[in-house]
Amino acid sequence: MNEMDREPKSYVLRRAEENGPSKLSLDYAQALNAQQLAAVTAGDGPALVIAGAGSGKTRTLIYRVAYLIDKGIDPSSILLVTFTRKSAQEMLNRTGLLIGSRSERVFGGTFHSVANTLLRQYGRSIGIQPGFTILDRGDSEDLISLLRAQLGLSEKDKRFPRKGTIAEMISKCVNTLQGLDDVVLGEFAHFSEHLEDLDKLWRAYEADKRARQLLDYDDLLVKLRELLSTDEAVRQTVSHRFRYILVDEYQDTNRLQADIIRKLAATHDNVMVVGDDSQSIYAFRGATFRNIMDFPTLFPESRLYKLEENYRSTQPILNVANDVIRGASEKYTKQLFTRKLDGPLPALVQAAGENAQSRFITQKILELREEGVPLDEVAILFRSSFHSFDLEIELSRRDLPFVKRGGFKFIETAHVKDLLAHLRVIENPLDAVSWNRVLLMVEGVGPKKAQDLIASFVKQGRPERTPLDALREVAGRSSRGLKDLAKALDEAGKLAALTPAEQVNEIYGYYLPILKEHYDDYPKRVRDLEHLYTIAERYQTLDTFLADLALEPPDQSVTGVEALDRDDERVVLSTIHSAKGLEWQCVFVIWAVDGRFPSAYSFATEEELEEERRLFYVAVTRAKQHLFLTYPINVYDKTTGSVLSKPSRFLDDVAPSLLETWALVEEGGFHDRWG
DNA sequence: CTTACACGCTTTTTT
DNA sequence: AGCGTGTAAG
Repeated sequence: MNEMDREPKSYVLRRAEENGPSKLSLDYAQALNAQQLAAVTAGDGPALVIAGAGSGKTRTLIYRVAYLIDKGIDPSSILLVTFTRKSAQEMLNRTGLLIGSRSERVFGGTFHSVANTLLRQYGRSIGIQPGFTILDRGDSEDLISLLRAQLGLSEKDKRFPRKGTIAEMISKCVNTLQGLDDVVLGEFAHFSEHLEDLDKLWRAYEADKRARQLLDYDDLLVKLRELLSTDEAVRQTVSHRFRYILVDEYQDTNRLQADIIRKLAATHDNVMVVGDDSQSIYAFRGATFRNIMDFPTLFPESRLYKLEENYRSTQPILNVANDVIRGASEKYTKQLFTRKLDGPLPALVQAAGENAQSRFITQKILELREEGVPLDEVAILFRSSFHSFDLEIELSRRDLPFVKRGGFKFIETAHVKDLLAHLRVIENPLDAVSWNRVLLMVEGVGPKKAQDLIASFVKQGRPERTPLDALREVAGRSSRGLKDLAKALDEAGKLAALTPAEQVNEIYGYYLPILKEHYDDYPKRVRDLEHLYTIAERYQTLDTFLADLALEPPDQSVTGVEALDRDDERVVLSTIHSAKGLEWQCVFVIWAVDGRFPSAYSFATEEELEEERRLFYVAVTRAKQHLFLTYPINVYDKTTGSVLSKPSRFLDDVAPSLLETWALVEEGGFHDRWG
């Protein structure tokens, strides 16, 4: 048959009108189920949407934004707060497909990125300059470490907590609005003898950040809340600017964030929050599903909407999920159901060891590919990043392309941080952490000289002299290292003349010899820096480049990026936390063994165990069609000194008939090979 | 003072 | 494996 004989398929190009038509342009009742429709077309005022896993939560949010715009609401007065900025972008793109280019003017981002924007714009009244620097976790740890040395707290008599632990304690205090004594005595009792010193250190940390215009992640939230609390005018302005506020993943917000929302909505109460109390998995950083439970108290007029139809998973998968979550103590009752009644029974697979588990997964993925399941529809999920190490080796051996989500980030690698530190002292010459890093790289400069130099940079009395001027003076009478540094910073520091990419390039030229000197594997690292250059090319100004990098770090190092170029179809390896909101046809949950999942660290308290349970629930509900739960046995665990062999305790709650149990048998009958 | 290296200790999840 | 600390040589 000739193609030309057929009627051409018609494809409607929508007009991108600035002023919407008076009647609604979309058929909402057609596109949504009754529960979704009710939420989407809700009137003004506070609304709580409880959205079960796979119930079209994102779709509902997208249609809600479209609906508001459709009704004639100015898109720029809509604020969409999401968990990652990628998901905000994705939602707004999809909204654009529904409603046209008007959606581009919706303001979307994470709490942190919204805070970043608002603080740069309005922060002056609480002493925050627009050029402030954002400290990522590593940076704040470095600063803490520096201050600890300055305060002489690293004396060896008794074990003092390490920098990461200290940062964790402080962050916990801030995010849960608790005092240091409560947190230390409650969760770090073994360090209680250092309480006074820790308190001193915390105060020094706060003072130093204030003096140098540094804000860590928590500060972004704290300061925004402070701004909205203390500056009546700003609160009015901002609240009027965002007349409609939508918050995704509300179960993973903390009390600070809830408070910010309360204040942002001060003049109108037009807040719609969406979430699922059963999927709250960020308590370790201060999130509390209480926010969802308490929303009706915070906003007494609020109405409740529930989305209960699951569009993602088959009934057999949902059955397992329901049994797992049934044991949870406190929750909004919701009855998830699906119309996909048939599907394979989820499998519970016992493997004789870690490597047997890896080989099973590899083999099964190859089989699934034969059956027509594309590689990018397969995900392997795990509790902790290191759980996939053995599997990664096995996948590489069998030439199966994969990408890993979660765990270490591109931006956290030493060489990337090194290069960025130079740009940061250009952007914020008061940033002592970055100065320290930059100076330590110079030949002949150690911790002592670096500290002396930094101290001399900020000497009182000559405010007109910048740190860079000071460096130049010192460099004049120093050996080559500091001279080269001063020259490089001078060149790269011509903000007006250079783009961020050119600045990266300038510093790169200076840094390359240092990189080669320090790392034997420098060719790999050089490629990372080239990647950084291509990222920088997307930016007009240095401050936005640096802020974005801190707020939304690219999660792939060069290995991942190359895989992306070579082949689109890749298996996804991900921590469960990073798998939030995503779905795949086939999901493997590995290390479903008691002691790893739930992690032995969480055995201590009921709350932590409950969170692990919800995490398990999140993992299971990512699957559309196939679900494999695998657990290795006879694994010696160093931390607990015990042998892991028992399947995850959460599976005890699952009726045996809901799972198919598999035993792996070695070809040729060598059962005990990995025992 | 800086640098290099050796040793013991602890190891989740992330904006 | 990576961090903090201790030691010893330049």
